[in-house]
Amino acid sequence: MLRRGVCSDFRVLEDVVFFIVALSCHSRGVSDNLPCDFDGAIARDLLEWYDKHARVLPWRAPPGTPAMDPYRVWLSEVMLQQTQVATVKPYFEKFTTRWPDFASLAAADDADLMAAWAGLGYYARARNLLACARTVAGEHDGQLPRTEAGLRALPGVGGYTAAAVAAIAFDERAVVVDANVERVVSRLFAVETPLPAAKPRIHALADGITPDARPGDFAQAMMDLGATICTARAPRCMLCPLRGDCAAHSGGMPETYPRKTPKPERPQRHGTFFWIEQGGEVLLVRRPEKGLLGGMRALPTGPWQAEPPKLAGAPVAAEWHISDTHISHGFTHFRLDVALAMADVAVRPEVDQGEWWPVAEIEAAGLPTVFAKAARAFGRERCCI
DNA sequence: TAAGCGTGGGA
DNA sequence: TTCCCAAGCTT
Repeated sequence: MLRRGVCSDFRVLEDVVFFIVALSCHSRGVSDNLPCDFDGAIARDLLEWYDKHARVLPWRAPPGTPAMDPYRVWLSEVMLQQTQVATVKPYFEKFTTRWPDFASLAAADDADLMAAWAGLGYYARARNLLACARTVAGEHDGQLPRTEAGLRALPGVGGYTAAAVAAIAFDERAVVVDANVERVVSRLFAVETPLPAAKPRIHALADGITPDARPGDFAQAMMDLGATICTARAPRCMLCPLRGDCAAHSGGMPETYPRKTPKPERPQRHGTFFWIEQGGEVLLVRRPEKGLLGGMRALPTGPWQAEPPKLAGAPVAAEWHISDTHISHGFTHFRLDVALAMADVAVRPEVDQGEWWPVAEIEAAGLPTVFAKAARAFGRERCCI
């Protein structure tokens, strides 16, 4: 593999290499996919490694064996969107026990499903999961479409998931590109263009090394490699079956790929959560269907803004007391500092909306993590007043 | 198109 | 503690 020389503009060099390899491939009549993996050596080496080292996962058939039930493949792929394997495992077990197929999931109660998803994050996935199950049950005779295009039309199924399910469940050749594959490919070919601009190039490169045979195993092998060997920090190149083909390894700084454009800082916001308790029950509300934590059960909260809102947005007029204890929680694009407001009332007030929930069973309410965290803090406050 | 959307683990 | 990151999708 070409070693990087003293060059003021890596992207120019990269393009030159790209062009030469393209010409070479074209002249051999191999493929128009660029650059090519001349004899499929990368896929062969990777699958050989996968046959020995594949992770054992509840939603995965062992290498070279018939595919797992498409329902489980699909469910696992949705849960795994932006979520790590260890986090998904207990949720996958819970869901497949309670809802073992499309028919049972399609018949699930919305609130039950949202509560079961609580803590896993990205709650739009849960709403789309239900919509998808009902579409499959109602319009596809309970069977997932077998093609990438058919899958892509389902709610919550984007480019990655459609390709992954087609390849893993139905043995269709599909180019599966997730964050692992992006990292592996960007290192293999020393892609200098930063993400996300490099996505089309990386997809083309991934296409060039994807085999016709065993596409599902190949996709999972790429992801296993990315998760266990070709990690974001401190990659274990000495254990990598592809190090002989890896431009980033040759260059000596594989951990610096993929290049990325810097992310903007996360702003700080402030909010207040309200805990009003009467007769051993606390007032909970349901958040609007769309937007942050959409459709989830929650504690009443005022606005989240740059300055502490204090008691603005209180659910009822009462004698509120703001605790010294604060909760901090990080969301994807902002950080939240939460003040805790409590009211002790003798008579249960009338409220426009919401439900009174037994405090002793608050764990079963299916609260998103930020509210569960606050509920625990309120519990500690109450005990020590 | 770029921003909005959760959470927990690891360094 | 803080930051980065992860089997992305939707609008």
